[in-house]
Amino acid sequence: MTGRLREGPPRPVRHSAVLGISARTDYAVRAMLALADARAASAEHLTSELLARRQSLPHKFLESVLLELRVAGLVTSRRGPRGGYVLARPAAEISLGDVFRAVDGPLAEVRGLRPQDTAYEGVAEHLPAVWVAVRSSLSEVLDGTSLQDLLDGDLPPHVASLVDSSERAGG
Amino acid sequence: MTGRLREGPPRPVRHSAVLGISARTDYAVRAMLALADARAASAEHLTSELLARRQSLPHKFLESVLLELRVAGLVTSRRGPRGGYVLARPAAEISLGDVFRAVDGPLAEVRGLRPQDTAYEGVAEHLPAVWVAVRSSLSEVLDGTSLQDLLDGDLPPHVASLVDSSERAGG
DNA sequence: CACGAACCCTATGGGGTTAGTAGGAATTGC
DNA sequence: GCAATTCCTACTAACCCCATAGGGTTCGTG
Repeated sequence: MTGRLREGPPRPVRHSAVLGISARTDYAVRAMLALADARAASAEHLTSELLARRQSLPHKFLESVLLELRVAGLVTSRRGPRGGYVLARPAAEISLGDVFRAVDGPLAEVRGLRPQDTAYEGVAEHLPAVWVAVRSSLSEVLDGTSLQDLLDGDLPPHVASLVDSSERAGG
Repeated sequence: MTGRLREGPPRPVRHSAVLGISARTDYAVRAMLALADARAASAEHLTSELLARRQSLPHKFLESVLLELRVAGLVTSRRGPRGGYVLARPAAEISLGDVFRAVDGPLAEVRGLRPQDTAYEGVAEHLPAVWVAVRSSLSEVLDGTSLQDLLDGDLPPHVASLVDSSERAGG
């Protein structure tokens, strides 16, 4: 009874994805790239408003992201007229890992714990090693790529080869 | 002024972490390991109840995880007395990536999109390459490690070396 | 053919995070 | 002092995560 035929394709669509890059993180990286690009041209401060327009980001939301980037010491800010934001260091000295950690906390967590702090009984005994490896592989990409690399489109060799291997595998 | 010193350590504790392994995923892997171990010993089915007890997991919650593993074709189930769950394939032919995808969907997503489907304007132009690389590095670890590897504590070379490099780096 | 063991399924709920908006207080260059 | 701009707090609506409850359904077994 209750004839539960589902007609349309309602699509449960469970998307959590182990590795989920949020809008917040995405925006942070793009804002940092815009700042890196601007820094190459002049020493001017960029306002959050302008930054938002250049990358089509929601202005007020971006403001809160910039706040976190400042607290993390990746950008410096100035209030008032001619105020705005500047990169705190050269773009070659800021990695994607720095940006990620500023807005997302630690790169990897297992149920709220750092990978190396996990512990299991019995048959799952060797699991922590995998968690650590996963974090480490992430770090090799994110900590190995700087904002400057991204501006130049010139990724480190091991990162570029990961892109290639993915293309060969077909996605 | 307005003396807004916060006395206690309220701990903002923003833990989202780019790569967050949820309880659900953790449980799924541990249940699969328990099944892999049992399969080595006999051809019996394991009940969800017993599985839960062996790895100290919440029983009813685990049931819903097992359902997803069955839908994904990683385990088969039997109802009634002497029912329960068995691995659908040998433990050496089931990777952690298989388990992750069964309960978490695609390994990596950027704002709900597959890494290779992202697109950016201007200064962020090369970002998709990084997203793809990140997904690929994750895949190399998770798709390269089987349940059997974990039971044996004998991880593939490139995974083991990631663990080592992490220890050298101090976490 | 009943009985009971076990899976199967849906509903529910509390707590948390995410994405985003709004409004104003604080600061600072001019 | 004025205006620009950051800084901060509060708020909302939607969604996800973990978990529990209560059955319905299937199927070996005696």
